[in-house]
Amino acid sequence: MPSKTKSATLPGQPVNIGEAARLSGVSAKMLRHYESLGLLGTVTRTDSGYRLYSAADVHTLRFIKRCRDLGFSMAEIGELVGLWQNKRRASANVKKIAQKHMDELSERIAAMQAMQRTLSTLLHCCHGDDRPDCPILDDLAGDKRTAT
Amino acid sequence: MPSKTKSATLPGQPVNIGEAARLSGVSAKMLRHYESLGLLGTVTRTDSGYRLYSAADVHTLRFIKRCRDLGFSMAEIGELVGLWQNKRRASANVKKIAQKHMDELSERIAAMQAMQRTLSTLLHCCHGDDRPDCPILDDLAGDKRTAT
DNA sequence: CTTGACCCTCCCACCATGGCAAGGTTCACA
DNA sequence: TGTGAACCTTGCCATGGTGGGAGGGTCAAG
Repeated sequence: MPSKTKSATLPGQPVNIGEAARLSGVSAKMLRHYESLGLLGTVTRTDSGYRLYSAADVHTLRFIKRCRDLGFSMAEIGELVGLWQNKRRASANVKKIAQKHMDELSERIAAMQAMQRTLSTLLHCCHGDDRPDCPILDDLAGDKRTAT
Repeated sequence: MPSKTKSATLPGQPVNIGEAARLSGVSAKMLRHYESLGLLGTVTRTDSGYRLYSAADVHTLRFIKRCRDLGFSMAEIGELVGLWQNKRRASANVKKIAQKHMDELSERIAAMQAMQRTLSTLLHCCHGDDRPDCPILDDLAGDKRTAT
């Protein structure tokens, strides 16, 4: 029974939005949203207005999902999908997007690590008992005399 | 002329929102927003409706600014301001909030570093020239045969 | 024919922040 | 006294990616 598999395979026949969501790991809500962003081109509809997703659509959705998991923005994903579907692309363009995202991740991580360092110091200074005395609050309040 | 200093000192007299923004490093827009969130209690007004910020208000705003710079959410900052102003607080409560935030930062950093690791591998594999062949896209598309 | 599982569109909410518009206030300077 | 600049007010809209819900249509099995 090869046609009844509901997991990671691509569908043989067009599927409804719920099935497409299951197959791609993206919520139905987001499928509609991505469509409105123009990431899927024109989605086929039944006579009654139900969306029908082809195997290619599901494949694209998986692509998008993977991009989201790697932290790309929707704008970047739009570009990546375009490049993916363009057989004449230059891989340099893809790499440029990925590199830029990598750099942004580095920046954000560095900023958060700076916060962590400060917090770590403060946490280290605070005894954390039932007394009101608190170096963390002292620092937040701008009292320079944290330790002493 | 000690009264003309506009930098990091607290004001001797109540000041308008623009000056309070300058003294605290928070935009006037955000001052109004923080007030609407209840972080500043009742802000005094002139007869004509202008807000007047006391030295204590500016001090609180600096406190909030510092919290934001450390990545605390507005909800957490609300709690921290409350604890700061409560002379009977237990420092354990402060520490608990800070520790939780610290843990969340760790989680988010770890997630972003995982993205970075994957991206790094992909970037390494892609030659990034004018040819269409691109291991990054291959991976995003789910083609397991990245290299080869 | 009913029931339940689907699907549709449209609107609202989050969070922290920015921007803009339309109008009132204050103050210095001519 | 008038005027203009710089300031203030409220209120609405936008961001980004996602979830939730209302109100209603569709479909298949019993």
